[in-house]
Amino acid sequence: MTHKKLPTIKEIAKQLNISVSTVSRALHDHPSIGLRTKTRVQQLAKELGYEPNQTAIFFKQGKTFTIGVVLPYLMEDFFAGAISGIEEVANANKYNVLIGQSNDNVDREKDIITAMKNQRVDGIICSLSKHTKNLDHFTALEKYEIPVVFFDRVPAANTYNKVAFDMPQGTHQAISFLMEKGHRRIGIINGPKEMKSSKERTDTYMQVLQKKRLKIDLSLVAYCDLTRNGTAAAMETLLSLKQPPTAILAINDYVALDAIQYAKSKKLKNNKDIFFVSYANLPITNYLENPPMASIEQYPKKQGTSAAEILMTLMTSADPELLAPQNVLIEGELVVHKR
Amino acid sequence: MTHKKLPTIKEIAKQLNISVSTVSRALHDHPSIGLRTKTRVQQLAKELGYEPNQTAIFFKQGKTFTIGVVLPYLMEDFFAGAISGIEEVANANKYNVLIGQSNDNVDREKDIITAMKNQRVDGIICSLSKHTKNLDHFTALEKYEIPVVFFDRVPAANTYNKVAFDMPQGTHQAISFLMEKGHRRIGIINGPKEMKSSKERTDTYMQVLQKKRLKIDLSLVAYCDLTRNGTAAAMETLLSLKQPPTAILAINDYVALDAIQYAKSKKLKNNKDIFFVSYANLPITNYLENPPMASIEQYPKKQGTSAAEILMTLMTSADPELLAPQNVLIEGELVVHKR
DNA sequence: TAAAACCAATCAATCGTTTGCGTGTTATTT
DNA sequence: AAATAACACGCAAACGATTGATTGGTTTTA
Repeated sequence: MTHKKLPTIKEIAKQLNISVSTVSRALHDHPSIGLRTKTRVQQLAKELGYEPNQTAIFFKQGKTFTIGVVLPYLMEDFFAGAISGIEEVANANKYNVLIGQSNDNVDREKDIITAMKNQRVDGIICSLSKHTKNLDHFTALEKYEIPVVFFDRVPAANTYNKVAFDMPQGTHQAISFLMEKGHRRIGIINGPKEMKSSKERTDTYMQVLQKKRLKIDLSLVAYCDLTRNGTAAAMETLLSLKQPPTAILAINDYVALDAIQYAKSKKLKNNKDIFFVSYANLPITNYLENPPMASIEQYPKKQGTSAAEILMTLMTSADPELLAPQNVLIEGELVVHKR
Repeated sequence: MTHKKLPTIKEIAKQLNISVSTVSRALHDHPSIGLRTKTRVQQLAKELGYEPNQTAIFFKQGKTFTIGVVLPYLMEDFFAGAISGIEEVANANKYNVLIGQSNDNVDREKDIITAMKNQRVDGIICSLSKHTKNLDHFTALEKYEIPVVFFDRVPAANTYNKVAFDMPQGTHQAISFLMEKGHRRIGIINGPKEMKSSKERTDTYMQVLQKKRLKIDLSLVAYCDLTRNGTAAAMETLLSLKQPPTAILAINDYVALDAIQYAKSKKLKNNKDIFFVSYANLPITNYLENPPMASIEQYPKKQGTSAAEILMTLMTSADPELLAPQNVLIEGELVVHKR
């Protein structure tokens, strides 16, 4: 036995012996419908438990009130925070949120984008997969007039709307902080070389040193794949220099923690023999005996809300093509861990 | 200037001077279409960059290949893990994932469920808001034949499909572990009293003690609101007992850490004067100098995949009503923190 | 060689809702 | 009292795709 048919606008029309257009207008409180029919319709609708079929409306209107969010990993703290912010903004604007995780796989990213396009999402927020170089799958969205806002992992070109952490500002703070503490040989544990942020970090590092008239030693800049072993390898490289660094700037708290453990295994005391500053400012660092000396808060949720807000304006604008691409930088904040 | 119209099946039909039905069937490789027209159609489709309009298909078919996921907080580690698992299963089955966070607000939860219903999601996975008592908004889904699977925060009645942590099993492990270590006065820091899991934890606690012929002292069971201050208050209660506990079972790692800090402020050394076991097994505990002695892994991702898999069978089953409600318990694993 | 079978394609309905335009009835104006 | 305006509603197309029923033409079978 299949279930009873769901109430539709047609059904209401039939029962009241009026046309569907009248019902539709009555439900929308259209001025050209008389008060008596209006109330009759609305009452019957309530009685039947009528609810509009959104799939029909989406189809008819060519608008879905849905935004797609594509990012590498839903589980990572940063992205989880961002998506939470996105959802909040979307919700406040009566939009739905469709998610997809690329797992840093370009093909998967393409598939997700294509699916979202065919589903006619009204806009997309994306943090690129680690290895995405070719952006064709995004330009394909133009034909469908689907605006895109990138965040965190953003493309280099300035033709895109994007929200990202202000790496120069944050890094400047971090390096300055360490220099004020007297450090002159500061090492870096970067992410993979391909990551845009790695380059930005290095560049800022060099700029600051230059400004302070210090000589730059690129052997102090190490790269790692963010794994525990990769971090250990990077640390080994740095510590075995003829002049090892007295402080290290690490790409994130996790890497810093691995590095601190490595240092400890080499009998180096954290915040004594060697100092760390990192990015992320995970809440958990407050519980650590041996946290990095400071960490740079990157406000993931704020990045999410910011991206979502930009997307909202794009989606409601008459001609998003005409708007100049936004390029928002979210400033970090250096949080010094008291102990 | 508005953009050029998107290619549709109609357009292809017109250009090839054939009917839309032929085009549709050709694109689906229907046997009753001749090879020559089939290839003509497929080639033109490719040329025009035709992609089917999913909103039309969703509408026509009454199926959206979308599952809705409703949970309290997207940002919490547990839920972020669960949603990642859900997305993976959904993706493997070519389903989309629509998310909503209730912020533990019942009204918001209702709104989300209603919106998802009107959007005709094919199924829903939900972790209830903290205070949801009335489940009417879910029974409303039956009329639409939308199956629901609850996870983690599940309703008590066994008429629902649900996936949850096996609290008795996990708690049994934890208490036994502590007793093997010689503890006889074991305290508990529970969550709010209304939470089903709090009661389960207490019940199991009592059962284990009973089996061991130990007398039960309910003053050893404290409740807290999961905040730092709430935890401190609970700790104060427990520690000021005439006979304070020698070990404490805390609802999760965060509470345990707050409790450990409180203990420390009272000059009690963790893992010496007092011992903790908690739930969650956050990866970060590996970096702590003073972690809980052990933590119970709850496999959030596994809970997500399990819930999603059940939902898949429900959605593809001819008559989900007939299937007996599934009640899956995910077993925890006690992870002892070496140090 | 007529009947049956098959092939390739078309017709037309349908999903639920929105919306521009037309129309008949009543109320207002001069 | 005739012309005009205002009101309340219906008609029908449209959105893009799917699908059961049907048709005309060719081939096979008896």
